[in-house]
Amino acid sequence: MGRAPCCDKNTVKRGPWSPEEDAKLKSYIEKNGTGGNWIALPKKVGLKRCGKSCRLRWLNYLRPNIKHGGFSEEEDRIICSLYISIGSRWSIIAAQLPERTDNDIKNYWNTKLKKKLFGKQRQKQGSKKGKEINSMAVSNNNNQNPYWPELPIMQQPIPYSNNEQKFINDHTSIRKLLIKLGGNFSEDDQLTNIVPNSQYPIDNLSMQLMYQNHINFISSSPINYVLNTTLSPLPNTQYNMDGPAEFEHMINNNPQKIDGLEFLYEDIFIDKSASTSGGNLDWEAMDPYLFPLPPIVTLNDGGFQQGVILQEGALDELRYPMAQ
DNA sequence: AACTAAGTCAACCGCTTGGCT
DNA sequence: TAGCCAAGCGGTTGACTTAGT
Repeated sequence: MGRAPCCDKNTVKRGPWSPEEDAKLKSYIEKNGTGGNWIALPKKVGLKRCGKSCRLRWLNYLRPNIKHGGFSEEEDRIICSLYISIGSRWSIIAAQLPERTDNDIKNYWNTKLKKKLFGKQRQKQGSKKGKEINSMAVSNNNNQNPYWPELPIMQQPIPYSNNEQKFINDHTSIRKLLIKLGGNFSEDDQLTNIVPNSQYPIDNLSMQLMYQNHINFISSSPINYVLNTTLSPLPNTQYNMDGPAEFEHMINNNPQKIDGLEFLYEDIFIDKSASTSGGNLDWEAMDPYLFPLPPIVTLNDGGFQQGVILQEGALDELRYPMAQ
């Protein structure tokens, strides 16, 4: 048993596309569009390809304004920030980088960025240079919170204006994202309900989200909005992020893995047994890139801090703090 | 020069989602 | 409201390229 195949694998061509096939598909779609039916498209075009394959080829390679390779620092920054905030929602990440495809970003993350951020840490263990860089980052800050910049402390939530509400309503994808991420928002919720004085019981965390959302809407930045509303997929999200121990506690006390950061558990936290300190993370081995975005945190005095998207040059600043 | 390992990326697979009947 | 089906999506694969020995 199993799912019926979308096409007859014996009759459709598979594997790399030839330039002739590309040209056929491209010219057809440019003239006629997709017709809203990818399954029927190959026949119309005269290709012996699966509809899915045509769709993928068009979306990832043939459609106009696609950029391949040569990711900029800015793009790196956005991808890293979004990945750490929302995990492997490649389509959402790609939506913030219009010239990039989700497949491209996914490949780039898996082959380059992830290693850039995390992968080298194992090699760095025992590597003098790596240790030096990391210990510089760690020792740069007396309060053991070396990577996260000072963040604005929440004042009062500010009610949305009508325009801002319209903006919220327009962002159905973000709403869906919020719903997916759980929290206070059910399937029936409208984002417009997530405002002060709404019918929902609003806890401190929600208040902070509202405030941050408001700030982000003012700046009209979908990226900022996504980042700041989805920072904490964990059920127990209020932590005083005083440093490594607190972060580890947060991870260990949330049995639900942070979506998209599973590799942290597999690659890093699994090392606990090998650790001589009885389960502490080897923070010095962890790349400073790892925490460009802090989770939602509470201050001891009851105020709030929350992550922000990395600013220009922030990666370098985080990586080489002493050089600034 | 030959071989091997590692890296890259296009394409595939199959599950989920959402629109339509 | 349930079932069907195409689109969308993320994970995985495998062919190809590059780097290292």
